[in-house]
Amino acid sequence: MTHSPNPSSDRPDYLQRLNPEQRAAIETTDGPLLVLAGAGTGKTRVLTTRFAHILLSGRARPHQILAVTFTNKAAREMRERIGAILGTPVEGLWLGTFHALCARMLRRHAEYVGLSSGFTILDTDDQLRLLKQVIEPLRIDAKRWPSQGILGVIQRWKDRGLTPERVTPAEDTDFANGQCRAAYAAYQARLIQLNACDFGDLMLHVTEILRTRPDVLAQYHRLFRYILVDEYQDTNTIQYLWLRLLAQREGQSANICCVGDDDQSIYSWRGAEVENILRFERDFPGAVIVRLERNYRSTAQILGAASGLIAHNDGRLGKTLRPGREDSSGEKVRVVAVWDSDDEARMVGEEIARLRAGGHSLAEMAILVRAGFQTRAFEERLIALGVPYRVVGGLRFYERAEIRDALAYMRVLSQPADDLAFERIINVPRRGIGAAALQKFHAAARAGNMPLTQAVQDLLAGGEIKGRAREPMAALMDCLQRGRDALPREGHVVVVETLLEEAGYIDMWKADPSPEAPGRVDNLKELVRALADFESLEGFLEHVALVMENEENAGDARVSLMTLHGAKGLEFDTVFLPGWEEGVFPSQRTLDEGGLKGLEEERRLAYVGITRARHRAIISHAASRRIYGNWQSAIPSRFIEELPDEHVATSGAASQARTRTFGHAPEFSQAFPVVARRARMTEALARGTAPDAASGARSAAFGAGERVFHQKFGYGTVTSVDGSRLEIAFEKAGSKRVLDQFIEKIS
DNA sequence: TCGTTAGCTTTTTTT
DNA sequence: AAGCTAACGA
Repeated sequence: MTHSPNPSSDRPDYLQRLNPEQRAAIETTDGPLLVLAGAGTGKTRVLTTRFAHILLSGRARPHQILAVTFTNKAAREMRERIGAILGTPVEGLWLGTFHALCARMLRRHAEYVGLSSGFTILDTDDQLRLLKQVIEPLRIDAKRWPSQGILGVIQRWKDRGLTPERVTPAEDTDFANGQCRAAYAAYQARLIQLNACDFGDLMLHVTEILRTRPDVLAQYHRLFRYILVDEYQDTNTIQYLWLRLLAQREGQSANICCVGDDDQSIYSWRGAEVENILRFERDFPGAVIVRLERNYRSTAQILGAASGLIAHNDGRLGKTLRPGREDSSGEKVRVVAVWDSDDEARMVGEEIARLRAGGHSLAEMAILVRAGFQTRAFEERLIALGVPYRVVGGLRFYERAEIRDALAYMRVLSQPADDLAFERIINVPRRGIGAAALQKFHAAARAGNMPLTQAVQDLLAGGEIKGRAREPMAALMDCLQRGRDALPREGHVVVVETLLEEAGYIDMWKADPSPEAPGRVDNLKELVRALADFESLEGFLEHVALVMENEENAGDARVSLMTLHGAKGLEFDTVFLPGWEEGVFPSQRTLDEGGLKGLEEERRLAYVGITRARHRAIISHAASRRIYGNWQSAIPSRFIEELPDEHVATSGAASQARTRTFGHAPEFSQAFPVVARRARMTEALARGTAPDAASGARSAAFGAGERVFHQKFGYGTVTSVDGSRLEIAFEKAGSKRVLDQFIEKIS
């Protein structure tokens, strides 16, 4: 490949209009390179341009570059942008998430760890069920030591690259009386038996293979000439080990380029080690470090506020974000004090409505919360206002019950030995198989050292399944077998469709009277449709296991509602940052568990939040909040005080709160219209305890099938009437039970 | 075997 | 406050 000639400078097009630091990050192709890229400094652009530059300058061919990201979204974006620079989509890239790349490697070398290449990747649900089964003989008190906790311990070991043999007794003291190692070993053994692995195994197995098989390692050393890593600050130990194995070879300095920002490290709870980025120079001697500090995203006010906040952290590599444009002073970051979460939602809602009326697109607004439960109040408010919104990272398509069931059917179809999947569907729809019967099947399977499906098959043949269960079980086994036989002839789409139909699964939902059922049937149709995008059933299952995304119609403009974690890497014109109260943000739990380190991570999270905003950031804090069902008065987050005054404008009673020391919530709350609130409450109480006669008379007016409107939930249809209580299927809010007095009729 | 109920936890964050 | 599990009864 040659550089395209360019008269204005002797650089090719794609290197134009970069600042000097960016250019250095791209043109320093050989040797270890650490790019410290602050928020909004063109990190993705550097990564993609660098990738393209390596290709276009003839240093490597597409498949000789390993490019690792953390999220599927980042991988997809990178692939698209590289294609755009090159002017043509590129095939055969080793570009993907750590887990996707490892899955690909593991399929090639599965036999080295006792798997075969068709292994199943388990989801969290399966993991937990499997662990529960496996620890039963250990007699661990499930009350004191929940299996989720044990799974957490195992996962953290996996994050650190520890196989069961590598875990020392000294590391297994604090949980479940030192039985976690035993649980871990049993769990791993069972996974191998099932020809399955969990998410952590993808990394663990591949790293183990690279560690113990020099031939395999050498093969990848020959293959990968360049390695690019995104979000390096979020790598955990096992990912670090994996990278180091692939990057370090004898007598050569590694062509590894890691891009990251220590100020945006927010995943330590998942095993990420900020130290990985802090010690890069020691790991890769002769490393060049490039700092990207010119921010082209946010106004100077926003940058000033964010920088001032993050300056409170110690142990940073040190970067200062500078505005990339001179004209970008903008409005100050607003800090708004509100009474409670409803009040907060109302304020945000009004602000959104005002901006929308002023011509701003909803797609450019986001509400970023610390934890999932905070979204509820905003959802309700936005529904009431009729503002379209999308909850990012909420319940995802592939996590819904009907989808998981259908996937389990597919898994059994593709892998009869997938006991976990078989267990899931054996009694769905009802086939008269209860715990007792399942126990029997398990015993038979264990005795014969065979998968459940085989055991059931044998028991059926031997006439040992009797009574009501016999007929439906025989039918199910028959369906599955015929499906497998038909697979080569009819193709996976038809076979799956037929299987779900014949097994009675579709009918189960069609017969379900609940208001969600029709939606579930639609989801199943959508699932079958998605199958057609893949060449094989196995390909589809792999996609689902690794990507787990709902590629829903992202068409129309909506407000985004998501957690701060979910917002990393995104940007919006306007960002709302609610719930900045002590205990909520910073989260009490993180403080309790992580101490000062935890606090600093929370602060980085705040920094991430503010730097998502291009033009406007609106922080709010409530004086009281309901936690675990009861009201507690709240203190403004310490982060609010840490924002530099010159970049902040306060409203509500926040100005007083900021100057006052902590611990004076009562005084603080006096600034609020308490009286008005009392009045509201009294009014509500009065309505709630209104004589039954009144509501009874009203409810008679409602009948099933009637179309109604609710202040909070919007439009819906009555599905059942129980005195004054109505069950209503709302169009946007789903099915709710509501008192009739809050319902309006629609003619 | 299934449905109901009482009591209990939950509210981080995700590949 | 609500949703889930474990235990109990039909």
